[in-house]
Amino acid sequence: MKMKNTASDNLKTREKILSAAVDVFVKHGFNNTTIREICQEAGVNVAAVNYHFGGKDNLYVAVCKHVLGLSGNVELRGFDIDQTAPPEEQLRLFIRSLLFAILDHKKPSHEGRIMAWEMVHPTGSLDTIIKDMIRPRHEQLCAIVGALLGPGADVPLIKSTVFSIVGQCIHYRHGRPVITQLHPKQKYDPDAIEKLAEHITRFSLGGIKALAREIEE
Amino acid sequence: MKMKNTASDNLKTREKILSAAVDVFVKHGFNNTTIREICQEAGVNVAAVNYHFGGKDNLYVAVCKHVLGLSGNVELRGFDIDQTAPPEEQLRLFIRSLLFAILDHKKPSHEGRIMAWEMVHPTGSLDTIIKDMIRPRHEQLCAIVGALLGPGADVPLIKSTVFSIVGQCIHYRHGRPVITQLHPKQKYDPDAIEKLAEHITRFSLGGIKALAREIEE
DNA sequence: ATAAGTTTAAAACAATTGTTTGAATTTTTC
DNA sequence: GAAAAATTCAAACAATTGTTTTAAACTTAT
Repeated sequence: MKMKNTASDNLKTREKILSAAVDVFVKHGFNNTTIREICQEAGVNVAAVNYHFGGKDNLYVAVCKHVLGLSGNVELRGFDIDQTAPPEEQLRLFIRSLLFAILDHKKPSHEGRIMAWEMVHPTGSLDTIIKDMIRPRHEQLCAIVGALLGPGADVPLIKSTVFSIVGQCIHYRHGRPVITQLHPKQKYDPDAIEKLAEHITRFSLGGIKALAREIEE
Repeated sequence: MKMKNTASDNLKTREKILSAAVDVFVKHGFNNTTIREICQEAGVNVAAVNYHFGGKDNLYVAVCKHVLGLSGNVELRGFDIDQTAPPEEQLRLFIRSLLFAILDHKKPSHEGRIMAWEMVHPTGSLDTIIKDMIRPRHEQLCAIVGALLGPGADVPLIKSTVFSIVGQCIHYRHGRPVITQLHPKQKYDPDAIEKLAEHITRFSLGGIKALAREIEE
């Protein structure tokens, strides 16, 4: 018979698949990933995915759960940002965290990369991923932006501003091929990401301040 | 024999295919478009694409050329923006044009939609598309942003700022599924796009002013 | 050690999709 | 109007890919 999945499972190939799947899904997204590529990277037979996970779709949600589990508890949470810092600094930290999560190759935040993919290539499990991965950050950034815009800002304005900030960051991930052609000197090492974060922060703070000023009038 | 392609070609099915292909490519992007879907929409046989265009790839570049040709001459050019207007106004017009090009469903600017797809899903003909569609706008926006930032701004700063602006706009197209969940009230009719453009313009002008201020110091 | 189970692996399956074939049909040309 | 060229169409092909099958190899329990 099949069905076991207790704690004492033979985790070797299951984990090998999971590990390889994280890499490949994160690299190519769900649609452009083949099971055969995952299995080759994992050094296992193609049938293993269906045996251990029951299909590509289920493997993907397993990857998402696994990736979520790695970065702390499964409860909703945003980036790890000092709540006591002034909102300007919190914005800086948020943008920095997001950029490193979606861009850095050395310390890859699979969570952020999956999130970035889902934003552009939603899968069947988009709802879950929004609930667990995207929305927490969204709320977190809304709070920061709300504090910066002041009490006069209504929710639509806050959200539009949040999308403006996130859009800038995401563009560096998904628009990379074009950016590379248009600005060949752009690098993506930690130092360059740091500078990118600084630029987006300054630009966004300026934008927010301008919006806040218009509210007061 | 085959090969004709003179001006007096039988344009009926060829044009039907081209027209349908524009719609479908624009809707789903290159990868998620099947020749069968195009042919069904065009009401022609599947083989017709290969007969008239020689394959999916060639059809796509034909679509790109066609779409470029529709919106003026094939020469490089950006959006139609009054060069004599103050740069603030030019920025507003640029953002407005870009948003309408990639978002509006009523007066669809296929050109802008193809451009938006290529930014996230580059195809084999990315180079051509960048040269003819993306770069002209990029240069145009660089000029506007350069004028706004002042003479102290170096090229990398200008480009980063341009990416910040374009990123905000593109996000509303490709991040739409997520934005819909996070901000269900967001509409995309011309009026809403107008408001979106106004917001992004104000936000960006604020960001640019802040950057310009930092340069002067 | 043997039997029952679990896991692995090669091959086959089925569905999708871009492409080609070859005959039938239409259009053009003389 | 007939021959030639061009076009259309149904069917088949070939490659990719997710999934299933079936038997062999391995593990575990008695």
